[in-house]
Formats: sequence, structure tokens, C-alpha cells
Amino acid sequence: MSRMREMDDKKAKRELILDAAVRVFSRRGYHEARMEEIALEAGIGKGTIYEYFDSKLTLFQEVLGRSRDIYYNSLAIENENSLSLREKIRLVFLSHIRFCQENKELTRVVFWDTEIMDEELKAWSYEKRKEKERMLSEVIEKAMEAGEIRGINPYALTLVITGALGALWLPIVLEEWSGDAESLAGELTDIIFEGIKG
Amino acid sequence: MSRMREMDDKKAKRELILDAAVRVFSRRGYHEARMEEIALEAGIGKGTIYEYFDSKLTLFQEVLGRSRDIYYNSLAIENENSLSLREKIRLVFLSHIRFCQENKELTRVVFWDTEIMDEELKAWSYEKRKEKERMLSEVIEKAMEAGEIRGINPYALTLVITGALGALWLPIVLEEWSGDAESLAGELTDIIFEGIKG
Amino acid sequence: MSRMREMDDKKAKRELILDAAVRVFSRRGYHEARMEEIALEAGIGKGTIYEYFDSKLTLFQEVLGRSRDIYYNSLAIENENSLSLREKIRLVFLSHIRFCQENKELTRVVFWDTEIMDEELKAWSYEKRKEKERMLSEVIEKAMEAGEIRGINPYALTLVITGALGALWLPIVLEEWSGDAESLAGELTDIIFEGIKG
Amino acid sequence: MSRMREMDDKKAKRELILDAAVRVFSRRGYHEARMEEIALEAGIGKGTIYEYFDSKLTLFQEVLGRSRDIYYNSLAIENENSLSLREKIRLVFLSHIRFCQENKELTRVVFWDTEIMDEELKAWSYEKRKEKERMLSEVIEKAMEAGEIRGINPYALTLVITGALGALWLPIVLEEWSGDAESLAGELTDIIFEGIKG
DNA sequence: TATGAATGAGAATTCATTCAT
DNA sequence: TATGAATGAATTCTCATTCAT
Repeated sequence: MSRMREMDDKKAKRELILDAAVRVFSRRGYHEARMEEIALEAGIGKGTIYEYFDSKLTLFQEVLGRSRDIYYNSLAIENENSLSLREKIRLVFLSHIRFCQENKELTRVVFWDTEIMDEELKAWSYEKRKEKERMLSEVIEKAMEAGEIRGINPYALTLVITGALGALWLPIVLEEWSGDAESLAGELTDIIFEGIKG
Repeated sequence: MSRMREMDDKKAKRELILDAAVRVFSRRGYHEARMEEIALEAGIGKGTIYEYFDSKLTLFQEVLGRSRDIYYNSLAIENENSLSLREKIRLVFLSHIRFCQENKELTRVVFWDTEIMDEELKAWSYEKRKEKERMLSEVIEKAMEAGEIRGINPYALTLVITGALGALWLPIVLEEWSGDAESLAGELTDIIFEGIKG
Repeated sequence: MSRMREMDDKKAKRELILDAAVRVFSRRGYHEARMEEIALEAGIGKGTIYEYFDSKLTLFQEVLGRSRDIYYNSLAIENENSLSLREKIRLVFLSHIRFCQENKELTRVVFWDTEIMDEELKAWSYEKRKEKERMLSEVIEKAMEAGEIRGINPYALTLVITGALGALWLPIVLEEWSGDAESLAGELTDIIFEGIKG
Repeated sequence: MSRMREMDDKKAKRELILDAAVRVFSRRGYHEARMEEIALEAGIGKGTIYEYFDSKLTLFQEVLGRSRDIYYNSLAIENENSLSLREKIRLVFLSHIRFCQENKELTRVVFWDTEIMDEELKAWSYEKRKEKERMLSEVIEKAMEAGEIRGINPYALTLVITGALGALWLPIVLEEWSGDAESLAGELTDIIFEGIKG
């Protein structure tokens, strides 16, 4: 077998394991997930996982890291500098909803506030959250300077937006809500921009 | 010892255990919490816990249930029928923030999206959440009928409000945010009612 | 139960485990010994061992340490300062042979040059051996100064004595040799003092 | 490739593996040695070892057997019938010391009293030791008959000699002792022949 | 023939739960 | 009733060995 092909195989099996791990971590959570179940799900032997990952924690960290990266990439608003804040927020809601609808398992892994909290992971998680907040604050302050939005406490707005996102994955994953993404994104944005006052 | 006194003692020891359990579950999470640590924290023997609770899961369920009850009671808006929706929402934010500030351990137990989704607990959790949403929807619809707020999707507003609440406990518990409860509650309500449009 | 009695029980169970461990380590060696077998041998459950010892290594270290202490104490020549070197050496041989005859299992643990060689244990082992050599050298040099023995290389004599000891446990434990302790001790001493020249 | 050449290759690879195995068993001991490390050390694939040896145990047995053969051959006193016992013993000490100095790895394998006493290996080990003792006894008895040495217990002398040998490899391998082989061999022989009496 | 990816039996260890006191 | 010593099921991880290529 060519070296190229070998590496593809190696990579492919890694992916196979990661995919299985996402599913198992997603339905069981970290502590209830069994390495044996992941192996079974991947259709491989228990020991094989350890050829690709050092430990259960390592595997989980990679699953979590990748899931979050995929999620954050799916939001992709940084490059859309030409858009108005209103449009940006609408887009964030829209892509969030679509991501949750299309990736129920990844979603569960990303948003399931896991206990594991290995110190390293905790720090990483914290940093990621802070970064997201910083980014949002920045965008908000610019829009405020530009007069697009009135003078408000940016932190309060951050809470409203990230809060709505955080509230919006479980109903989707549990299939309680399966409405139209465009509409809901629009309605949320509308509330935030226009207020609800009668 | 009188039967009355005995029962008081019995009750008191139950409380003792529950208090210790809140602290331990709060700082460790369900899976990392050790029955021995709870017993130690309560100043009793490990075996004694089993005189009062069937299992670790049972104990956790009661801790979680009670914590949520205390939290929901602290919100206490049902009886305040005379208030406007605006005032009600402001009050919910205010009491939420105060509760989190004053009961960091309970808060962590209530909001820590635990993995241990034992089927029964999951169902109970689900029901509790639904009930909260129904209540909110009802209040919103009434306000809409009364013309206090304009015609919007009540579900979207529910998401915005519960989302903001869900986003607002971690910064408090982690002591990242320790600002003025009144101000933040006001600002959040203001955003929701007036919108942010410039 | 009185606190006194409790501690006795606790101590007694520790001893029970240590005894069982000596037997198992003695017949299997460190790596082939199974914690389960030790538990079985002690007539207790697997988990109980861990109530008294942190790990297999810890248990082994204590078994080894105690066995060696018992052995070295059985040699007990330090306090016999009045004796001549010849008598001391004869006594060392004699007590060594008797110890091996009477404590076959301890003997195997003490002399089985185990692989384990955890760094800490290695250092400890090394130190113990050095100490023994130093002690011997000292005694030898004194006897040389006193003219009891002629001028020889003390290190060479140390090798001859410790060597004979080291060669003399296996035949005893394997029951190849079961002769008279007094005679053999005398003969060995005789060879060392008088030489074998015709 | 000619059949002859093939067999040479086959033999060469066997040797390659055995050499690597000596080094690894020497520095790790049997249980801590990893087949993978041996393969790596030999510069071949893990699976290849199994083309030449049935199992780890088999490989170790061959390593041990060969190492011992090399050691015993290095002593080579059988053919030296013309020599006096004194000279023979001196020669044994001398060649032992030199062997240990020059073959630290082999030495460790030969003398490291391994735990892995697989029954077959144990029996073989036992037989080898007995044979050595028989040979020594024979030589001793002849010398006694010839009047070269006085009437002593041959077993006791065997213990003294093999004991000194057994005590003399570790200090060399650990590089604690790195003196002159000739001198030490002479001194040991001197003690055994002349005794130490003042 | 050589390989190394895959395997799974097996070992140490943990900890909720039991139960004799 | 309260206790904590004892327990063993369950879990992670290792590594000799196999076998498809």
C-alpha cells in the first residue's frame, strides 16, 4: 500500500473513531460514555481507540474542540464586515438554528455544559467563551459609535444575544421545536432591535 | 425522647445531609461527588446517608428538586398580578441576579446542565421547563391582548428572557461579574422593551 | 467496640493482608502476583486491600521492607561486641541458615532479586546493601587491627561472606539442602579462617 | 537468492533479534521489556519477531540460555586439566570478573534472578546449576584426593566459590567497582586457600 | 517474508452500597 | 439509629499476539 494511502487510512480511522465518539458522548455525556461503546459504535476493537488517542479525556477534548470549531466556523460573521449589526445578529441566529437542526449530535456536545472540567479544559472553555464575548462587545461598540444602535450597556446586549443562542439548542435537539429558521431568526432580531413595547 | 422530638431530629439530619450534598454536588458535579465527602461534610457516617436516601441518584434528585423549588419560589411573580409585564420581567431579572449572588452553590446545582439524565429526572426536568415556558407564554399573551406589548411571537420572547437568565448565572458564580443587580435588571428590561435601534 | 479493640482489629487485618501478600509474592514474584490472589489468600475481598494499602507497589514495598527488617534483625550481631570475628561470622552463617530454614517464604521475598525496581525502592535496596557492606568492612578492619586476622583486602572478604550467604538460601528454600545448620556454619567459617590448602 | 544465502539471512536476522533482546531484557527485566521495544532496537517490525520466536517467553528463554552458555564457556576450565585447583579457581574468578566487565548486558541477563520462572525454564535453570555444582564438586574431590587441599566439606567450598561469583557481578555492572581483575581474583583465591586467620 | 494495525484478555483500581455491630 | 469496614461490579488502559496485505 502506498504511504499516501496508508496515511489516508490512518486519518480515516481517526475520523471514524471521532464520529463514533461524538455520537456516544452526545447521548451519554462524558462520564456515562464507555470506551467500549465508542469502539462498538465505530465497529472496531476496544484497544484500537488507544492507538489513536491517549485516553478517554484526550478523546473527549478532541471531540469537544472539533465540535466547537465546527460550530464557531458555521457562525462565520467575522468576514462579513459590510453587513449592518442587525444583519449580523440575524445571521448569527440563523446559522445557529440551522447548525443545531443539521447537527444535533455535535450540538449536544458543544452546548452540554459538561462536568468533566479537567483544569486544562476548563481554562480552554473559559477562554473560548471570553473571546466570543469580546468579539461581540467590539462589534456592538462599533455599531453604537456609528449610531446604528442607541447607547446601551454592551454587556447586557451580549447577555441577551448569547442567552438566546444558549436557550435555543435544546428545543431543537429534543425536536420540540422544528419551525422555520428564517422566521425565528427574524423574530428574535426584531425583538432585540425594535423592542416589544406596544 | 418524645416521638415529636425524634421526628424533628430525623428531619434535621435529613436537612443536614441535603445541605452538605448541595455543597458537594455544587463544587464537584454529580459524577465527581463522593458519598464519603458528603458524609464528611455533614459530619456523619457514610452509612447514615443511606438511612435517609436510597441512593446517590435519589439524593441528587432531591437536592436538584429542592434547589429548583427554592429558585423558582424566589422568582415569585405569579402572585404579583397587579404588576405590568415590564415590571414583572424586571422583577424576574432582579430576583434571578440576587438569587445567584446570594446562593452561589444552589445556583450551580440548578443551572449546571447535568449529564446524569436518569430518565425519570430527565422527564421531570423537561416538565418543569415546559411549565415555566407555559407560564411565561400565558403572561405574554395577556400583555399582548392588553396592548401593553406589540404583536410578537411569544416563543421568541420566551427564548430571549429565559436565555438571558441562563446566560447570567455563570459570570455571577465565577465572580466575573459583581455589578449592581438593580442596574443590570433595568438595562436588560430596557433592551427588551425599547429595543436597541439607534 | 472499644477504640482499643478497633485498632487491634485494624492492625490485625493489616497483618493478615501482609501475611497473605508475603506468601503470594513469595511464590509468584511481584509481577506475577495478582491482587485478587492476595485477597483470596487473606480470605477477604479484593477492595479491602485498598483500605489498607494504596497500591500493589506500596504493599510490596511494605512486604519487602518488613521481611528484610526481620531478616536483618535475626542476624543480630551488632550487640555481640564481646565476640571474636570468627565467632561473629559463624553466628551470621548460623542465624542466616536458621532463618532460611524457618522462614522459607520471607526468605524468598528477601533474596529474590526482584525486577520491580521502582526508583525509590531501588535506592532503598542499594542503601541497605551498602550499609551492610560498610558494617562488615568496619568489623573486618577492627579485627585486622587487633591482629585477629591477617592483612587482607576487606572488600574481598566481604564478597566471600555475603556471597556465601547469597548462595545459601535457594538450596534451603528449594529443600535441596536440609542438613545441620551448626555443622555447615562451622565448616564455612573454618574454610574462611583456615583456608583449604592441604 | 541461493538457499544457502537465504538461510544465512534467516540466521542473521535471528541473531539481530537476539542481540536486541539481550539489550532490552538487560535494561528492563523480563516483565518491563516490551516486544515493540525489542523490534525497534532490532530495527525490524514487531510482527517479524514472531516469525523467528514463538512468544516473548520463548525469546527470553533463548536469550537467557545463550547468555548463560556464553558465560559458562568464558569460564572454560574443563579443558585446563593440567592446572592446579588453586590456579583453576583463580582463573574462574578472573574470567568471571572480565566477563562481567566486558559484557554488562549479558551479565545482567545471566545473573538477574528473574521471576519469570516458567516451569520449564525453572527446571532447566535448576539442572544447569546442579551441573555446575557437580562439576565443581568433582574437581574439588580430585584435588582433595591428590592432597592439594585438606579434607573439607566440598559443598561448603562450592558455596563459598559460587557465592563469591554471585556477589561479584552487581558491583561491576553498577560500576561501583572497577578495580583490577587480576588483583581481586588473586585476593579471593588467596583468602580461600590460605584463610584469613592472623 | 515482513509488517504494523487491530485486537481483547486481563490487571489494577475505584467507589456506591451493604450490613454486622 | 448510626457507623464505617468490607465488598465486588464495573471501568480504563496495556500489550502480547495475530493476520491481512
